[in-house]
Amino acid sequence: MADDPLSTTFAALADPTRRAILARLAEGAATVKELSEPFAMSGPAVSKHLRVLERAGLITRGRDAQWRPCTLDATPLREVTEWADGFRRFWDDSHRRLDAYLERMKEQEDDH
Amino acid sequence: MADDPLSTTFAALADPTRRAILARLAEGAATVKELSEPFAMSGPAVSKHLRVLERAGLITRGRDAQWRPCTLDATPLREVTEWADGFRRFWDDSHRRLDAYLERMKEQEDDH
DNA sequence: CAGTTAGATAACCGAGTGGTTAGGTACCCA
DNA sequence: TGGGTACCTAACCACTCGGTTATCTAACTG
Repeated sequence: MADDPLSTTFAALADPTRRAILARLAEGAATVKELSEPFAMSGPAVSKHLRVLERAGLITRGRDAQWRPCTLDATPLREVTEWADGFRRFWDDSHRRLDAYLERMKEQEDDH
Repeated sequence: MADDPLSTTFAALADPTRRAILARLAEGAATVKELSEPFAMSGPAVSKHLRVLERAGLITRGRDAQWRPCTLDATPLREVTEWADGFRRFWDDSHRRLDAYLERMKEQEDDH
């Protein structure tokens, strides 16, 4: 996998378990144990997923006695939407109409 | 890699070469050769990237004599932004203010 | 202290990735 | 018909990924 920030973020999101973890964290911080509950997989597996999310900057991990509470950090998701927004005109009808309008304007300019 | 649609899309986007290909296709259809130009890699490597993009539904490939023109299909990107929008309140200040407002309303309700 | 709980690390495995080179297919053109 | 161009497939390589079990550390609790 490439190691530029956007690629790291996309790669981290390319797994339903990790997206479910983020969805859970959207409701508030949680311990590793709590995050593991919904999944039929071992602790170390969840640990690995969390490390991927941490490296992508999507979560931060604190410390409270023997617990390591995870909290969501959605900043990288903003970059994701900003990137995808560059393609909005290809699916958004209103943007498509605006594109067509600008195209007509440009053609009028060219007529001069 | 998981094979659900969203994971497939995210995985396809987790590579700068593939994102550059999509950016190029945003300016119009292109042949495999044209898409290869900017990259210092062999033809088969580009072919593989295109196959990943095709499996993710991000491009479609036509046929014109010995050329296989690629065109962009951004529909999966809409799903991406829709998913990320579920987290918008964690980075968007205006949404954060709305959240706080709703929270205060809820507290007032609880006082009754 | 011993025992339990939360969690990380290490070593391993099968499958997939991203690249290569070599060779094959399909089409156009002289 | 023969040659060049566009593209794909096959086989291979080093590496990563997502999972496992076994083992370790760190902290609380009796």
